[in-house]
Amino acid sequence: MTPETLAEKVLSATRAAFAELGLDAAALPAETTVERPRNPEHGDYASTIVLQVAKKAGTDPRALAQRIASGLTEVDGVAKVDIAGPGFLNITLDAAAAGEIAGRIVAAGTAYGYNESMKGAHVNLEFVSANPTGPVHAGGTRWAAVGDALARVMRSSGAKVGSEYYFNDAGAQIDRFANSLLARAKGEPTPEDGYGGAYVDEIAAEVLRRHPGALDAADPREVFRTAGVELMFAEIKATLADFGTHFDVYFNEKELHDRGKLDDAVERLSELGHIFEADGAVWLRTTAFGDDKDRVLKKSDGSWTYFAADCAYYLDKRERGFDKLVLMLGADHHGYVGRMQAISQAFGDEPGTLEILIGQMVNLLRDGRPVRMSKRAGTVVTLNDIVEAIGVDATRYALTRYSADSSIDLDIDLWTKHGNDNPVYYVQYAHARIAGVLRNAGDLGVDSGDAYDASLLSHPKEKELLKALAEFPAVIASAAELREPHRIARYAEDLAGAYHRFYTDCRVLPYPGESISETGRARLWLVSATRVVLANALGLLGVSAPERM
RNA sequence: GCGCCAGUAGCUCAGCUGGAUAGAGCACCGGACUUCUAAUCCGACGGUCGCAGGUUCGAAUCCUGCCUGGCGCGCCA
Repeated sequence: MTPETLAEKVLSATRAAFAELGLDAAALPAETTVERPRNPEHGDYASTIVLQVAKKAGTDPRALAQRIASGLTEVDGVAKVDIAGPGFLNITLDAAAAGEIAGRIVAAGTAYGYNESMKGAHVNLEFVSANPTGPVHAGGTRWAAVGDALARVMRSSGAKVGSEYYFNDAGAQIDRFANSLLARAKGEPTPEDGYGGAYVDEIAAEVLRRHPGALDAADPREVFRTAGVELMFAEIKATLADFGTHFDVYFNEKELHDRGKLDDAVERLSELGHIFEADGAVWLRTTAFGDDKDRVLKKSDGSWTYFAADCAYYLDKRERGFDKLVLMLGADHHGYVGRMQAISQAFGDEPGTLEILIGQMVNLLRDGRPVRMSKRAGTVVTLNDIVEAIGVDATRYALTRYSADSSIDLDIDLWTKHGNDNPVYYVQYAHARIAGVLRNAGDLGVDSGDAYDASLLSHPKEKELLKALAEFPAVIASAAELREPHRIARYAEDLAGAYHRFYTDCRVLPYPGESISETGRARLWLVSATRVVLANALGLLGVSAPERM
């Protein structure tokens, strides 16, 4: 029996109790959940439904609880229902009912955890979107890990997800980048407002290698702009690919300009009555939608602002059929929330159509001291730097195990340690241990068979492990709904702990000279199920599940 | 000044869509390997959940005010 099924039983038993007691069913919620209590004395699962509805229905909680409990006791698979405190329902399952989940998990394999909590949603997920004027830095790395994980989590919840990287290949930053490349190629110092990292020299040299006559071209700056951006972007894409982050679409801002999408968007906004002209510029009245101040779309010199492209891009996403747009920004860009939401509303979309997730800053510590991050200063810490220092798995895990609302002090020394200071090892080790057991089972010629006796999985550590396994689909659903992939990492740690504790107390394989017992066979199923879930959880985070460590 | 985020054990952080005695890892102390990986497990220690009010049967969780720290408030991108 899964927690979801049990929750439905609780609700229907409550409904029946209401009918018997002649209470108003309007007080009942549409759905309910059961919790996994920390204290084993509180049963396998606990429901607080009585506490939630008794007052609303104007009835005595204990009496209501009594009715629900007697109804629940009738349910196949429920061994016992206790009433505790002000009306908690503490439910204990039959070992067989709890244990059958292992077989289901093994049968489902990589599909276990999939749920349909977001079925029907068509979500555009935009993240990283770093300008191609330099390598992906630490902040972008956070989103490369978290955004990618969120995309997987949402897909595992039934959503149709398009992940997208917005490539700002137009505008003043690119001009500065081109100027910097040109200056360095000529052996001149970096311009005042230019980019100064060592990578600029490398790119400039590579442009010269590919276009030997670049400096003598009719418009050298244009050659460096085009070739430089191309090289930079290729490097970014390769870096992200090595990092395991995939984007369905790399969207070029330039394309919006070339296709006249900015004009289209402004015209549309104008028709909707949200455009005005002042001081020789064209404005969007974002204050009508809660923004601090109105925003310029077209400057008095006739050029577009970045914001105008944002409007066009927003409209383009909507026209491509996405009904939910999620945008992941760094905390240093949170000032954009008001104007971005104004775009959404100006186009007439419902609040909530555009969802902006703000991720707090990532600080890098080396030797206990902050490492400066600045593309321009050239002391930039890049995605590649971090990966080189601590590896892809540790980087992805370190960045996804914390809430995006919290800033991260990423201590390179700590995450470099290959010891148990490092949470990713705790989880991976559990998987490697399982792989070892299953390898040994194969070597011993032990077969788990086609079926097992689930009622034999009655040891407390087995029951804890089963409950943890059963939780996985709900964890994915909540991570998707709340846009919080860190829940997957925390869950994986919880599950790994349950396995380690099980492993300490429960022998799986037969001792030398003995043949496998029925309990051993059942445990083999449990172990296989755990491996599936650990692998699936790590997979959602883009972290490998090693066979050996 | 205004806005966003954070403040929970010595440290790093979960928990926050209100529920039972507030959890984990690390650190420190004490235990467990001649049999499936000790990168593990068990125990001990450790908290006025920033402060003050409020809402309620019940608040770390919701509301208000305040304090501290981070980030942001351009016809920059």
